Amino acid sequence: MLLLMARDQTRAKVHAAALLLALDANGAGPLTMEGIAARAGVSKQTVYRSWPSTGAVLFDALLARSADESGRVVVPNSGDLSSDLLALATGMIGELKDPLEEALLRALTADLQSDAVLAAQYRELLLGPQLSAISTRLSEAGVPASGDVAELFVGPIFYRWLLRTRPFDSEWVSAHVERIIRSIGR
Amino acid sequence: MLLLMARDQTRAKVHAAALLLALDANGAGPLTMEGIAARAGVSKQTVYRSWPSTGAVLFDALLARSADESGRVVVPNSGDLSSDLLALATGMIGELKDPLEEALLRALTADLQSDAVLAAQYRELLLGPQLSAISTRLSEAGVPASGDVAELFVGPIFYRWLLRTRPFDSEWVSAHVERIIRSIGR
DNA sequence: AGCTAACGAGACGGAGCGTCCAGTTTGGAG
DNA sequence: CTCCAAACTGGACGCTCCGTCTCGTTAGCT
Repeated sequence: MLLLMARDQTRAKVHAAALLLALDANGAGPLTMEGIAARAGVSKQTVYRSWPSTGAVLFDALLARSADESGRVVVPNSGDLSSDLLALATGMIGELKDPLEEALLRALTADLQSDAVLAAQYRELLLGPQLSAISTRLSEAGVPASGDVAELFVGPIFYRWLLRTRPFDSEWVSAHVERIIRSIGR
Repeated sequence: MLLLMARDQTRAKVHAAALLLALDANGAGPLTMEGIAARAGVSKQTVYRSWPSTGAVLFDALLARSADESGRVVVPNSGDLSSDLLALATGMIGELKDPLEEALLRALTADLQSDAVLAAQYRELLLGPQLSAISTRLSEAGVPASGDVAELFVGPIFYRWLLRTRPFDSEWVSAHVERIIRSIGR
């Protein structure tokens, strides 16, 4: 994936088309390569030249977006763990609530379920860094088993988002952070 | 879904076919209605008569299985919350590790991502009861915000399983339960 | 100006979709 | 036992999307 021969403009067009399609296909039908090509005003061949599947397009689009805005996973470090976790959770949830980001992630998640290779890349390039950034922050605060605590922190957020059990609100977020803090025995 | 006209034998054959296909297609290609029909030795028409999609077949198969074995979500209640949660988590993880159950759930999860109706049914008929059973057990033990704590308990297990970040082992399970207990401020 | 990569247009065989039909089996009620 | 209705078979249908191929055109770089 991610052949660099693709003209930047073409790549951007394909990314945008995939995002828009994911946005208004939300929860309905799945993305198709032909649909992406048509929406991007681009030959099917051009899409296949650079990406093997719709999931790969989405993944690449996601990488391009995060590289644009920040580049790296940033976990706040003010010295106060509690307020840092609150800021982190609020930020994550804010991203998940952004319609475009949400559509992108849901469409990508759908593709991950039937593409083991893509799932592995997703873990290595996105999930892993995110988890280990949180884990590092926790570790610096002297939290034991910081990797597990990072999952305890992220897991329920992911669970709520993916399964849509209930919407996020600010009371829940702060209560969640309080539970995390208590769980580490402070 | 779940038209009762279907002959029991036919229904069983289709369920079995879907399970077997999910089992050895694991992570590779997606299930197809034609594949299920062929594997079940049944006309395509027969499958479409009773289920509108592969996800519906899987969901129905899952319901049939859980109705066979237990019927209801059972959360142990020995009076000792900690050991009950440990038993519960161990049981859940045991199910997730069973190859057939795992293949079924993963295939179903894949379909849920692009079928909003099915996802809603899944939440109402399976996730909801599971969460509220745990929540009730917690509530009886005097835990406040028991619904949120139930998600704190289930979320990381789901996260680990779905994203395959790391395998489950017994040390992690007991540490997880300990963190949950501490998080409720006991 | 000219070379080369990237691209556009469109065709291809194949798989799966979802629906239709006409004929056969099967189970139960009378 | 008979017979009727429901369930099932087998196959065909037009369609969308897949993934690959070819050929001719465009666009960037030197």
